[in-house]
Amino acid sequence: MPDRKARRLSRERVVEAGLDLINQKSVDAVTMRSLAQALGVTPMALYNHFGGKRDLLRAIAEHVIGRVEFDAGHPDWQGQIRHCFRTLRTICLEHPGLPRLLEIEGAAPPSVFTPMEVAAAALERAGLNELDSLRTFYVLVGFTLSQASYQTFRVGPRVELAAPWDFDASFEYGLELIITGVEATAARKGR
Amino acid sequence: MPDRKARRLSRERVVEAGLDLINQKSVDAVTMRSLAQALGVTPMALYNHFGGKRDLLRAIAEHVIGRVEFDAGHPDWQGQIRHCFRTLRTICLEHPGLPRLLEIEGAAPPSVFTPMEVAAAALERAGLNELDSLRTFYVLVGFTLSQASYQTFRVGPRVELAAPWDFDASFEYGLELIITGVEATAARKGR
DNA sequence: ACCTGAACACCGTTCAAGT
DNA sequence: ACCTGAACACCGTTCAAGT
Repeated sequence: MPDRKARRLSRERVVEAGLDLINQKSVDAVTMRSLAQALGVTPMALYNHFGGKRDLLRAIAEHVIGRVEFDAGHPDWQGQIRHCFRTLRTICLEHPGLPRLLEIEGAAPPSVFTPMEVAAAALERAGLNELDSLRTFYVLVGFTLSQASYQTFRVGPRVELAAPWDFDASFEYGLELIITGVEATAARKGR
Repeated sequence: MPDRKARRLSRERVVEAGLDLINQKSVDAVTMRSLAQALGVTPMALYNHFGGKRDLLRAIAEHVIGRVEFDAGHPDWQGQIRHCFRTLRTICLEHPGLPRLLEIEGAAPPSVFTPMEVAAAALERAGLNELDSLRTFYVLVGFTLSQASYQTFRVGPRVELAAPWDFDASFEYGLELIITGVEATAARKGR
């Protein structure tokens, strides 16, 4: 039973209703019509606050990312990187379909690049130049989002394993693998 | 001007028409209706050969992946890994939207896991156990698909750089970073 | 076995009209 | 400035009918 009180519409209210829909169903469940119904309003009313569905989805993505603190002020760059991408993964798992929102729909723009600044700064502390830091950021963000997608859609390997696939352990392994790669790359350059 | 000859329909003909549509427009352009029109047939005719759109998209993905040789018989595992994921990236760039097909739609199933076997074998040669090889495979495949997606949608960093973003160099850098990470991880375990 | 035609229950979005 | 109602041009899919 959504709140149908015909209060005034606002970007904020629409975004929150959209987020509820994503959390309880999926990102595909967010249609202009279903969203309007949840708000007790006509689909066309949404167009007074958003340019279109693209704009709306982008606003939802920004809302989610904007609420999070990616910078934990860790003294070592490895800790900073771990915190940053564990956090990104966590919010992706909380909101199924968010990776798709961030990766594809063109909804990504400014928001995904909040973690970029903190991650890039940490990587430069590791000894990478600006360009290589950005490249490494893309490795990390692509890895994190795809792992979250696989987990959401329960895509595990098609081979028979002794134990069920452990998505948490798989993520941590990959994260350490990349960090190790950065360390080795930086050491190689440094000498 | 598509070939409208009312030849007999077949899975093969439908898949190839679908692939043409992906290549010339995008994966969103593949609708049951547009595909039927391109084949000079009624949308419902497709349902005699496919269970539904999901099944159809999956068949297209399998067709693309199945035609490719991921195993180049390189003597060293690094060369094998490079070949495998450069190849995966190449076919993703040739068919815009293929990453989305492979990552999300549930179209992925058996086909994406052809490169898995050859990559996992190479990684075990590098000194990883079976579980860690699979985990590393997921790092590589997530990285490769996301990089191809970013390139297709021209998502580069939002900061001002001296030169335009070089997607090829960025991919190669990430690939070497991960390989370096594998080497360091294996060396650490080995001792 | 294979294909058609009409219909159903959806989409995002435009446009003219109301207040 | 904000919202409604009707309409347009799309979707995937079901179902009954043809051959």
